[in-house]
Amino acid sequence: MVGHPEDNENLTDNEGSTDGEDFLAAERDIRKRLGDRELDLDSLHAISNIYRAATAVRRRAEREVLAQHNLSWGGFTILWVLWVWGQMDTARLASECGLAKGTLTGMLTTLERRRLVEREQVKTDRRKVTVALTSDGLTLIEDLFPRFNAYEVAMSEGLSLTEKRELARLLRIVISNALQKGVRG
Amino acid sequence: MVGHPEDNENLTDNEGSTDGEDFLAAERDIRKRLGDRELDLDSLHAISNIYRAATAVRRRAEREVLAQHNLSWGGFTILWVLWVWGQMDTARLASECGLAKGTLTGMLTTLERRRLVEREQVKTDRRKVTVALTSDGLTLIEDLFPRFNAYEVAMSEGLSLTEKRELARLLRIVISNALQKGVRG
DNA sequence: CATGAATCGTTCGGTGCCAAAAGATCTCGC
DNA sequence: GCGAGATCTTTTGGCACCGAACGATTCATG
Repeated sequence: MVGHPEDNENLTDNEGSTDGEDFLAAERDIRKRLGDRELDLDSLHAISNIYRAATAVRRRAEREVLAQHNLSWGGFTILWVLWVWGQMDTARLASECGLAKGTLTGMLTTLERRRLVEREQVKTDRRKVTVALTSDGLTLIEDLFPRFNAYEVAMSEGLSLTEKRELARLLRIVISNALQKGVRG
Repeated sequence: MVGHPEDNENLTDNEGSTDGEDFLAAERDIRKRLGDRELDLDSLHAISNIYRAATAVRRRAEREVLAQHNLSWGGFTILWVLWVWGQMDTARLASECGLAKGTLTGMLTTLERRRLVEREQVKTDRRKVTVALTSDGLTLIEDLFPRFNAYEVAMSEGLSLTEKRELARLLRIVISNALQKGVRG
């Protein structure tokens, strides 16, 4: 048995408040509970909040912006990348979207069935396949993206311009660390 | 380096470099490609980098830290929360882990089958179930967490203490926005 | 040319994960 | 007490998503 939940308070009897505020709870007093091991709590909070923010932002976007078009976050990302960058082969598309190749295949099939994207074999190298938006896909993303961006603005509420840029900058450092190859296992 | 917008037909001829650097490519020249719509690119970069960072960090953690114990990120999170906070009912656990309740059920079953956690019906309210670490689970998380924290430190490399705290702070604002209830539909 | 190595997309097996519906239990007015 | 409604968890159905294995194609080398 770990910790003493009853020590400080009855954690379980404020059930109504599990949203919007007590997500901070998990951060409180962690040091107290963990004692003085050699832990870097600042790294912990920085990294774990990334994931927490990402799932919260994603889930809400899927509910409030994407669901009306039957798009998942991943599907939306695919359309967006193709919109901004134009057609590209699947390997690059997967990398741009942050997806495994195998994952992309299935999602492309879904999008293709809905006539939002099109696959085409590359003539000069028949191993490769390029993917492009159809006109339906173009219409959809052009209609949807401004609303998605408005959602991003809403998620950034309370951040100044400087802070948004700082947030993006700090995250880029983390991304770069995570994508770096070949650490010691 | 990737990206001259002009010759984007030939994006495919620099294939080897899809890691570690050209994740920045998607950010460059977006304005040029998108024209002058009323878009807030600072919010876009801030928010989209959150997700990009989260998946990169998660995937690598699962490969390099968690896989040797057959744990997913979600499974690890459950153990960690139970470790830090002690036993709790499933609703609260789901909220702490950022999971849907239904998701938690399945993952708890997996963890329970491996004897890492235990469910127990609450006597005073038989609808509720509390979850606690078993001694095996305790052993595992106590062994694993220091290594996980070392991984978090590695992912924060290049960030000063101040920057880590700033990153966590800015993310908390985003989390709070995303968890807020009842925006206009 | 021929053949082994490299590269590319897809297939496959298995979780993770969600939303909605179902099932179980408690509560409260009457 | 008793039934309607509120609260819990679990079940269900369906994608998303990964890693490894596979088949097809291209390329390098002799």
